[in-house]
Amino acid sequence: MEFQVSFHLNEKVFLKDPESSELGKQLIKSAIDLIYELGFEHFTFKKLATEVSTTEATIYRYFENKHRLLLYILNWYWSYMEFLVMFRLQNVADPQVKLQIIIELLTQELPESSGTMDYNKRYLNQIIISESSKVYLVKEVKEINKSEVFKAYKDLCAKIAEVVSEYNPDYLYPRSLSSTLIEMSHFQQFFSNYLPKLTDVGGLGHKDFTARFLTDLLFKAIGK
Amino acid sequence: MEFQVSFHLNEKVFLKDPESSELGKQLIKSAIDLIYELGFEHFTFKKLATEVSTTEATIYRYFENKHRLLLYILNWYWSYMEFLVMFRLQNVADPQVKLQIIIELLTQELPESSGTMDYNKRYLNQIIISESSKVYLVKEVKEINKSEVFKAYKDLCAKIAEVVSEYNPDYLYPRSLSSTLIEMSHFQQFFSNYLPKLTDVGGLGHKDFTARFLTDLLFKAIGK
DNA sequence: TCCATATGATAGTATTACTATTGTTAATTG
DNA sequence: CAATTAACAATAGTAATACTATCATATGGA
Repeated sequence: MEFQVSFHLNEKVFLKDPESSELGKQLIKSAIDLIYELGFEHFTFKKLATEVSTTEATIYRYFENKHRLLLYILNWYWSYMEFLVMFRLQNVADPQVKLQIIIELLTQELPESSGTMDYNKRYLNQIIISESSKVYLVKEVKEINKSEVFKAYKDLCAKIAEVVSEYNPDYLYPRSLSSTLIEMSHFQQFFSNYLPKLTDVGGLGHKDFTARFLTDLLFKAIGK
Repeated sequence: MEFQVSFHLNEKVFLKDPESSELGKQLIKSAIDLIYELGFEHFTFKKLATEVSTTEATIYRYFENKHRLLLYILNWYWSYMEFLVMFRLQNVADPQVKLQIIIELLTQELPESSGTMDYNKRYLNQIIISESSKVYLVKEVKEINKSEVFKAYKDLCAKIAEVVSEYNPDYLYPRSLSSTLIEMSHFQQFFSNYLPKLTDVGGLGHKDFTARFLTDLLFKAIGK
């Protein structure tokens, strides 16, 4: 069976919906490749334009600047992740199992292609790990936040927090714990890869290690 | 009693030690002001040069680029924090009390001026919170790490991990827990300030909230 | 056929992130 | 005291970045 999921991403992230045209879709696809390859700092619209054989001017018709493009990609990821959580928790009654599934989703690679969106999931994953903080750790965060472009992140966080509270209604910090899980699912992977002394990764793969660490942390925090 | 602390920061961070001249010291001081004010992305050597009435060329004799300057500031912070931890743990026997002191240090503002280094501590604090991830979340992290410029961070992390292990020798993830504490002491403050829905800050101040959340998390993780 | 919309082509600007050269001054040393 | 060096100022210049603007062309409905 073929099916496809799509989310309507906050329209304030883009000027013109990249989903609305072939070029737009190609833009996102290539952007993911390029950001992965160069890192966000070295990624420019000029390079992206060359990659998809168009001009800077055209890209500026889709996105105000490269920060917005990254925000678009992250919005897509957050929405997709929330969908995956919802999807994978179907018919699971036990909140403990639910939480285990959530940690698995946060630490393992994204499942391949659900429909037309055939972004390179390995690259996307790396971008989430290495670049996601950069969309909010900016001076303009207050301004940007007003346009609700972080809603998808907050929703994901809220969804996880809900399950935390289901597991233990008395736990005082469900949302902070959720954002900690999300952030640390990235950071611990990044650290165990590049700065392993900041972790206890040892001989394990960094995804497995991160999953174990977070599972331990989570269930101890909310009580087993 | 007057005293002053100084650390010898890794020499690979700078080209010419800013501690070695008046201009150099002024550079760091003004850099902290400017990065705070503009955010790291909008901070440039040109602006810094104007601020201290010198030229870009001169600044380039001290630092290879602005990333290195930020790294210098963070090295200073990490070293200072490690010193503070060591200092404040003197004659404290109980590892539980030690950990409480550590969380306090991580979440409260830096104590004012220990000697000549009269950087603006409030600004410095904000920089740590908002900009610190940017020094390692870069494509070049592997290369940069080879010059050991993250040693101060790793040392701080190791020192905290040591106390964690002292408290509970059986805990499996002392270093990951420590890096989680450090990172989350910044992120939860940032979130509770700008994206409060990602937290459970409620009516509390964001420093106090972060301290409470981390205390709860830490002691539950390692067992009370 | 007309009209809107999307894109291409081209140009241009201010700023950024550097590098290079030369000159001045002040401190160090022989 | 002269000579040298180091530190910095002054100036210039370059390639890349982050945009903005204008106009032409193609395409696909109404």
